[in-house]
Amino acid sequence: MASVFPLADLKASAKPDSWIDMIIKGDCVAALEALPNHSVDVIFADPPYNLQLGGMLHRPDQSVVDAVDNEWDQFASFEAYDAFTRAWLLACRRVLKPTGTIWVIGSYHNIFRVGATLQDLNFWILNDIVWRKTNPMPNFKGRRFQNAHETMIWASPNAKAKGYTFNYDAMKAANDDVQMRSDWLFPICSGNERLKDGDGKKVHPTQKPEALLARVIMASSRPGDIILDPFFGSGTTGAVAKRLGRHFVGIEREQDYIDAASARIEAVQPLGKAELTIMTGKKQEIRVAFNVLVESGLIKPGQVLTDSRRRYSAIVRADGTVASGGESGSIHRLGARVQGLDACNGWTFWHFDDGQSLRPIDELRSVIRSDLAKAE
Amino acid sequence: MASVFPLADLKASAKPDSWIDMIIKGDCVAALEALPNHSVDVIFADPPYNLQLGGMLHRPDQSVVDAVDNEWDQFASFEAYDAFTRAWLLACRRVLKPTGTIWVIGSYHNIFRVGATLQDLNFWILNDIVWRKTNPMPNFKGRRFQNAHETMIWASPNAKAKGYTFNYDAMKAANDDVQMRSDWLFPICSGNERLKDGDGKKVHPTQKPEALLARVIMASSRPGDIILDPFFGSGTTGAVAKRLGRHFVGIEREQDYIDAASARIEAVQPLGKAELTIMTGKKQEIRVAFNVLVESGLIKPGQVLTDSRRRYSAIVRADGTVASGGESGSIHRLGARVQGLDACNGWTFWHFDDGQSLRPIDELRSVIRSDLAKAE
DNA sequence: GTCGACACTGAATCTGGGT
DNA sequence: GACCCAGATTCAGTGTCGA
Repeated sequence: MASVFPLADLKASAKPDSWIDMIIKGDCVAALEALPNHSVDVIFADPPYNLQLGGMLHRPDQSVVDAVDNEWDQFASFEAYDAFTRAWLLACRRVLKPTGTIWVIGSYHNIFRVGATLQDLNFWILNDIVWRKTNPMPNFKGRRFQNAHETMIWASPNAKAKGYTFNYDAMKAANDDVQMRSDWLFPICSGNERLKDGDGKKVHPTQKPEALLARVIMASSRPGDIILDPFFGSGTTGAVAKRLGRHFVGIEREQDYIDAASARIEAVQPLGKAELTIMTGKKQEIRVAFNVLVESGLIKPGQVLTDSRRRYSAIVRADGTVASGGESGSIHRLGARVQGLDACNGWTFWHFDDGQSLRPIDELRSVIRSDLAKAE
Repeated sequence: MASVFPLADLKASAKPDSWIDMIIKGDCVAALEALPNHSVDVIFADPPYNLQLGGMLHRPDQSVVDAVDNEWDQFASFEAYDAFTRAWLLACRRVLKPTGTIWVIGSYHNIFRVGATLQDLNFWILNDIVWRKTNPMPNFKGRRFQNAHETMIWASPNAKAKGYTFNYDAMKAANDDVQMRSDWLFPICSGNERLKDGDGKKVHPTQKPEALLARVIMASSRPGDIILDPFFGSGTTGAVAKRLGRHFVGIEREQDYIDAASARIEAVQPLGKAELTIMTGKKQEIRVAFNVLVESGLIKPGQVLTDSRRRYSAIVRADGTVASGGESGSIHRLGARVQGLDACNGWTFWHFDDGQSLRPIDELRSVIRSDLAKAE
C-alpha cells in the first residue's frame, strides 16, 4: 500500500518527483493542478460514461443486469457533463508534454461529447480506435444492435505537435507484418483478471482488460515514460504500466478503489529489459551519409551507379555527390531529378554492379552500420 | 432522367406526393424545408467530413494520393461546421416521422461533432455502428494506425420515441442466428460498382458501397417506406432503396452527381415481393391475448394451470385472468407474483395437462396463430 | 484462354532534425 | 517560425498487357 498519496501530502512535499508511481487521492482536476507543467508522456483516461439508464434491466430469465449506477456516473445534463469534460481535459493538457499524447475511452453515450471537446480545445485527433469485444453483453430487448464495441480517441496536444511516440514498427511486427489497424479485438475483463472483493462482488463496474492497456502503452510510449490515469479506478493502467517498465500516476477519489488498485499494483512483477525492448525501423538507426561509403572505399570516385533496370546512370564524385548528364547533387536529389519526381530515396534507387548482378547501395550502408555496431 | 426535380418546381407543384422517388436539386436545408412535416421513415445522411488536409500526400512509390479536396468539404472553422450540422439536422427532424430514425455516417474528423449535435438537439442515439473496411487505404508515413473504419450513428427523434422499425429477427437470422453486432465488415466501393465518367475518372470521391446501405435499409425500414438522403451524391441510397422496394428522396446540389445518380437508379430492377418479405420473430407475429384461448375453447374457465414442476397452480377465469390463493391477474402478473419476481412470461411459465404430460400454454397460442395464418 | 508481372487506387487531418 | 533536405514509407484489391 506504499504507493498511496493524499493530495495534501503531495502539495506539501518538497521533493519534485514524489508523485511518480503514486496514486493521488482526490478530485481529478485538483490533483492534476498539483502536478508540474509538461511532465507526463501519455495520459489514459476512462472518464464516467454518463450512462442515462431508465429502470432496471432484466435478462430473459428475469435475472437483473448489474448496471453502472454509481454516484460518480451521474450528471444533471449534457451541459454539466461537457463542463466536467472541459475542466479535466484542460488540466490534462497542461500536464502533458508537447510530445505526449492522450487516450480517452468511451461509448456512444459520451464519446461524441468528449471528441468534440477535444477538438474545441485544439487537441489534434490522431486516430479513433474501436475496441471490438469478443464477448459483449447481448441486447436483451431485441430493439437495437448488440452494442459490441467501445471507442478510444488518441490525440496529440495540438495540430502542429510533432515527435509524439508511435512504435509503428513494433505494432506492425506484432500484427503479422501488416500495419496495425484502427479496430482492435479483445475480450472484456473477466475471470481471474477481474478484481473481486471478499464477497465475490466485482470491485469496479467498468474494469478494463489489461490487454487493451498493454497495446495502448506499447504503441504510444517508451520504457521509463510516465503514464497518467486521471480516473484510476481499479488501477489497470498502473498495473500494466508497471509490468511494461513504465512509471504511472493515478488519480482516484474513492478509497475502496485505491485500496484494490494499490494491492494489485504491488503484486505486479515488471518485465525485464530484454522483454521490453521495442522493435524499431530504419528511422532509429545510425545515420550514415553517402560520402562515408566513398571515404571508406566501398564506393570509388568515378564508379558508375544505375537504377535497377539500367534506365538511368550516374558517376560518383570524390566529394560524395553524383553526376549525370550535366546535373549533379546528392544521391537523393539526382535520383529524383532523373526520374522527374519531387523526391527519391537514393539508397534504394541507385545500384552498383558487383560483377554478377546489380545491388542497391543501401547494402553497402548496412556493411558500414554493422562495422559501427561491432566497434561499440 | 425522369426523376430529377428542381426545387422551384417542387414548391410550385400542387400534387402532395410529387417529391417521392425524386432527386431534388438544391441546397439541403432549403429543400428539406419544402417537404411536409413527419413524412419520411428513414433518413440516411453522408454529410461532408470537413477533412483538414495539409499538402499533397505521396505513396512510397512517389505516386500522389487523389485526396478529397472538393469545395463542398471546405469549412472555415469548427463553429461553421457545427452551425451547418445543426441546420440540416433540425430540418431533418421536422421531416422525420415520430416513428422514424436517422443514420449519419462520418469519420473521426466530423463524427464527434455530429454525435454531440444530435444529442444537443434531443435526438436519442440507439447505436453507433462501426463500418470496418476490408481494404482501407494504408497509412503511408507510418505515423498512425491504419484508419480502417468509419462510424455511423443511428438515432430516433427523441428519447421517448417508441415504435421505430428495427427488424431484429431478420438481422439475427441473417447473422447466423446470433444478434447482429455494432461492428460491420464490408469492402469499400470499387470495381464495377464504382461509377466512372467517360474518362474513367470516379464520378464521386466518396461513393458508399451498396452492401452497407442495404444493411441499413433492411434493418430499419419496411417495404414501401420512404428513405430520404439529404446528401445524395452518386445516389447509392436511392439505388438500394429502389432495389429493396422502398421509396427514396434525394437532395443534391451538383448537376454532375444528379445526372449520374439518376441514370444509375433508372437501371435498377426492384426485387419481388417474396424476396422482400422480412423475416420476423415472435415480436412481429400476430398478437394473441390469453382470453382468445379461453374464448376459442382451447382453455376452459375453471381449468387448472401449473408451472412445469407443479409447484404453483392457478385457476383460469372466464375473463381471461387467472387466480391463485386470493391473488389474481394476468397470466404474466400472477406468474411473477407466485414466484416473488418482478416479471414473468406467463406463456412459457404456465402449463396445462393434456392427459399425458404438462405442456406450456404457448403451444395453444401457436395453434391459434396457424389458424389465423390459414385464414389470410 | 491462362497466368504472371506490373500499374493503378481508395474520405488521409501522414516526417524530423537541423539551421 | 520558416526553410532546407535527408531519407523513410503501403494493403487489398482491380485492371491491363504481354507471353
